[in-house]
Amino acid sequence: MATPKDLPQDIGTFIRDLRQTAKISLRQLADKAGVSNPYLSQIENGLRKPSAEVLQQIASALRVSTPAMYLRAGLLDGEGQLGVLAAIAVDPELTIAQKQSLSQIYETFRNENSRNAPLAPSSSATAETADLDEHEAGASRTTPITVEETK
Amino acid sequence: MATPKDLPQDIGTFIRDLRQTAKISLRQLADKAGVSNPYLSQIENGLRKPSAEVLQQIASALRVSTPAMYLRAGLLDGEGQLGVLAAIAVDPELTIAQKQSLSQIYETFRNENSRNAPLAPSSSATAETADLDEHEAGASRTTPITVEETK
DNA sequence: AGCGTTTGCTTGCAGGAGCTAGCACTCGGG
DNA sequence: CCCGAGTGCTAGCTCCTGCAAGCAAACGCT
Repeated sequence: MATPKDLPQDIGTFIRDLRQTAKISLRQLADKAGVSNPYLSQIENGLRKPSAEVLQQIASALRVSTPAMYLRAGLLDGEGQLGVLAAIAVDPELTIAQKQSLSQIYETFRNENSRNAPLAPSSSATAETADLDEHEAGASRTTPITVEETK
Repeated sequence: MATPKDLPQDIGTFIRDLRQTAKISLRQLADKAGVSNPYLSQIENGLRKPSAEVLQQIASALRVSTPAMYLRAGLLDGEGQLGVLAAIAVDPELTIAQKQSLSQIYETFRNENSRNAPLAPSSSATAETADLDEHEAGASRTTPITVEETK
């Protein structure tokens, strides 16, 4: 487990700044967030490293979005949005088989566009290439090929 | 701290499903994720509740996006995340026609599941409305004004 | 002066995360 | 049969998170 010193951008300072901006005391925030006030003190002073749940509670009490808090704590790296594949994977309304089918169709479409991309050789192609590279990096993170290998 | 029993949707099962889909052993995933294999076993069997950092590592090893993993673990609540339809709509790698096709297929799948479930199509309409409202609510929940006031 | 309230903090501890060591089992090869 | 490699798991342990108890300081009131 990383020590509090390793936290990027000092989440404790971030929380204290937000709290002071909101003009509430440490105890008021602790009560509101449902954590102990000594622990909040330790967090703000960098003596302890709060869990994601605690961060979630503090974020809620400070009316800050959870992703923003996680981002500051280094628990998210700026990719806030799920890609299509990930959205499919977490959708509770699809069966596993449907998820795999949909993912495969998506991949097929995307591959088709990759092949057809050279057909638009102007600035449009440049823009698409840039998007492609960026999205491919994200796509490889979502394990679409792995899902296909199941069948 | 919530006990592992309280985890929504059983993150352990989710991880095991992904791992098995990827056709890698528990030890291979553990090595790749940088956690011990017994601990991964405990996680998968619901005996331990992993921290966000561990989830991040596992997500990376399974090539799943971190937000998707957090979502499943209940560390994010889906607010601010696009649903499948929205994700398709904003995907820069799809043509309009492909987007429409994919959306239609998704809807078909979802309707099939709604039909198979005792709930009638009204459930499908409700779900869509819920998604829309949820997303709007999510936007207002991010409190960008508060963050801006900090700086 | 005393008192009560609020504030932020330190200390010691319980419980749980994550690990090492190692077990039992399966499979394939000699 | 034996052996080695791979697999998933249990048990005992250390360390850290988050807490309760309580301290010291600041402030306002009588």
